[in-house]
Amino acid sequence: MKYSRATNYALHTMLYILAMPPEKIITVQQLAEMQEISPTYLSKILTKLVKFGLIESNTGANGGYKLSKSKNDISFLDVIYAIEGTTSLFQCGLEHARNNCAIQEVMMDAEGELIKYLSEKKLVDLVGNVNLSVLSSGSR
Amino acid sequence: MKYSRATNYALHTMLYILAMPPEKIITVQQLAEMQEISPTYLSKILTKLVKFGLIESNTGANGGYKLSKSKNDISFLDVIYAIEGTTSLFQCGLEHARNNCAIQEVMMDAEGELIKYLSEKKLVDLVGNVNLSVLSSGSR
DNA sequence: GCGTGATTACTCGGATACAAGATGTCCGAGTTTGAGCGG
DNA sequence: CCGCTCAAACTCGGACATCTTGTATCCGAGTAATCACGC
Repeated sequence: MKYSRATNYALHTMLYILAMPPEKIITVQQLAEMQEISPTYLSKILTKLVKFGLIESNTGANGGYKLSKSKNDISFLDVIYAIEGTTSLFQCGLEHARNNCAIQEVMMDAEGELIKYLSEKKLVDLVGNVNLSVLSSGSR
Repeated sequence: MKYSRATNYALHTMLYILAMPPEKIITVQQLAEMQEISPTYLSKILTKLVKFGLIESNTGANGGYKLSKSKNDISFLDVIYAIEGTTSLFQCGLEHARNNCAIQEVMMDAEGELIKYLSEKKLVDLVGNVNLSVLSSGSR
């Protein structure tokens, strides 16, 4: 039970994208460079974010990624769901004679607390902390 | 990011033990039979619960497991920590120049919400739902 | 200068490789109880 | 009836086997912009 490294990459990536001027397009290479991770792997993660509608992609030369329009209040939960999936953290697969599993219910409620908090936390609130200095040297 | 099946087994097992008369000793075989899982694997799980001080074990003939004395207000969190470990769900391993990772802080707070809820939920409150009919046929 | 084709710089997707963790199984060792047996 | 031995019923721990998932790489395909070239 741990959040995957991919989720961490995704959160940081979204934060970088949010910190940039809107409509500005950035490539996988640049995003990977800032986090010092593999571009090819980050590409897979970005694809998930696109599928979930958090960012948009432009193919071809001068292509890259930018924030999806109509999506500037992205929550932590949005990103986590995009990467980890939306299935619940706990499910009792055991046979329970008549009624539902009481343990399952408690765990669902606990997850509800987590979800509530994460859905209220918006990534944009952290933009002030972002350091984009790696980009300025790039000059495109 | 999911709770392991072992955690589910552990929670159910603890509930069974709590539902029984205090000081009553029950074996791995019986506990495994109730959940229709492998006794040898459940044994590993029970060992973790013992190490964490939630239950006690008696070796030898007529041995088995029983609730640890001075431990009747066991929370969900106790069991989860015993099985999954106590390390936090999220840790940002990336290099952050000056300050700590803001994302990490949010995630820690979110986990705090989860922990708070799970530590307040006591297993004993669910004892009413437990069905011990499988045991009665055993007759020891 | 203007269209056309080739090159370049990107994303996208599938296939693959590798590592780690979860899930089980197997077996041998230790421990306690109780039954059986001999005196 | 007493004490000894031995078998049975347990837990405990390590060593495996297997499966799934996460992490990462590689390559070929598609796409859009730009460059080069011929007219």
